[in-house]
Amino acid sequence: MTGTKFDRTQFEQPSLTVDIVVFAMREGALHLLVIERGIPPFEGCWALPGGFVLPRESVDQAAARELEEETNLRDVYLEQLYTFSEPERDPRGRVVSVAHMALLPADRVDQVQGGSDARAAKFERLPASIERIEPADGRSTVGKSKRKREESEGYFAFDHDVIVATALARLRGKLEFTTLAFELLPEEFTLTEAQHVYEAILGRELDKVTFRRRLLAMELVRETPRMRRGAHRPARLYRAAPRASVWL
Amino acid sequence: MTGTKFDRTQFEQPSLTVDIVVFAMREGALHLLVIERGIPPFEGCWALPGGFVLPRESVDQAAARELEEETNLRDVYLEQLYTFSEPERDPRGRVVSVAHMALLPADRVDQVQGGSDARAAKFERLPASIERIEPADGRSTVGKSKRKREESEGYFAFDHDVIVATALARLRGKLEFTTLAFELLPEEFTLTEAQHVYEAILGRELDKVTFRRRLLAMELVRETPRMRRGAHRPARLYRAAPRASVWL
DNA sequence: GTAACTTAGTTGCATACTGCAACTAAGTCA
DNA sequence: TGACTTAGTTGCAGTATGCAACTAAGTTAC
Repeated sequence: MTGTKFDRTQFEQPSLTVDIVVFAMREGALHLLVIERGIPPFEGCWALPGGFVLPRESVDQAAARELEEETNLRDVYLEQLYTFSEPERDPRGRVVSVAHMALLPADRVDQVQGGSDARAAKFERLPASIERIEPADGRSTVGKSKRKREESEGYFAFDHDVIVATALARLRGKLEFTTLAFELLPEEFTLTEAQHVYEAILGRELDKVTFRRRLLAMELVRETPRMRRGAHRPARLYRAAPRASVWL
Repeated sequence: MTGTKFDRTQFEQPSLTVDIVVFAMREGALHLLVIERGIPPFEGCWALPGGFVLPRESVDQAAARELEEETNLRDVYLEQLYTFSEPERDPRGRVVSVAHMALLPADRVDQVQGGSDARAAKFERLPASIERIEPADGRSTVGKSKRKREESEGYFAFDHDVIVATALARLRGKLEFTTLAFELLPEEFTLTEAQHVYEAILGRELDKVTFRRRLLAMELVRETPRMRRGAHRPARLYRAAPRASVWL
């Protein structure tokens, strides 16, 4: 903004909120954290955790705070996604929401408890219908015809289906060039477990040999002396390589 | 946002603005559109075009409108980038800005004229110092120590240097998996011209053979019957393949 | 007119990466 | 002890990549 004319009271300002898409692996499938709405509008639909941005915090801080207040989760991977701002996206008034994405390691899904605000936070399997929703990543929405939100169109309240689709698209896009997937795994994991995470996110099967070769060749994982013992042959445990925390 | 308690007047709401990073190629180098500030704070520094979001428009519409008002540009590639919201980012008050990135074809740089608001919009070569600024893409800012903006730290006003660094990082990241680079070229271009755009953005030289092979093999470009005639051997003109408009 | 120069564009090859099939390894269970 | 399941490796053919050397087509100097 150039600020050649700066008058903050010049316009009625929209409300600013954050919404958070929390992904986690459960039973081998990708799940997300939703809160079932108890009141209209969209009563009974799934909504994302979130809330208002306070006057002295950044939107990213607001996302972290709301996540902790509503789900008891701290110190999880959290990244800003996209800002949703269609004037009609919330029938109650003008609300602009900065969507975030959080990734919860599989061994921490039990830490989630309904907090001060969110009554029934629960993990639900990502519905297949999400694939048919066009994500708002990048250019998509700029100049797109806005769709007015009617009630009872599907699982999700408001435009939260688009937010989830956008989060999934972002996760997929970053998967091959970052080490984001490890954020969904426990500290130590087998390569087969890692492969299952990739497959769940991408929605297709991967070749075992190629997958292992790449992870090892790029030194994204480090061998540990430990093994995971189960019903059959024990599997080597690995951990994410230190520098590999996010970017490739 | 779950909306279990919805009261829009509950909090003082920040001002909502947009800022736009307009990239264009000039003299073989990547340039960006800046407006030299005429008043404090940051008098004499470069600022990005932008302005307030109006009550009945989305932030993306606001970006398109401001771009046209301030620079006379319509129908250019425009994508939403990232939202900047540090409480101290603007010394005049709490302002949250949704940054956008625009790409202007090389043959349209002359269309830019100072509009209703922006007095001295001009293209400047991307300063090399931008490479040292950490972009705010993805996780970077979440939980990062915010740096309070002092005047006279460099070229840019406010946190606009971070916005530009973020735009550049996004452009680089998308370059290899999308056809974004063609948005900076005229409708018809030679493969050498295309290569120069890639090189300018990535900041390193590419192999001619590999570059041409990839573009052709992926069918990202279509041959035209025309040639570009210049001082030496004429070069075949191509255009972006129709489906290749953005994604790979 | 021709030789030098510059830019456009191709050919050839050694190397690396990928997808697929088949194999071996190490455990459990009946 | 042998069938079964999951872990992990080997081999190979096809493809993509990086580099060097080459040919092609124009302009300019004399």
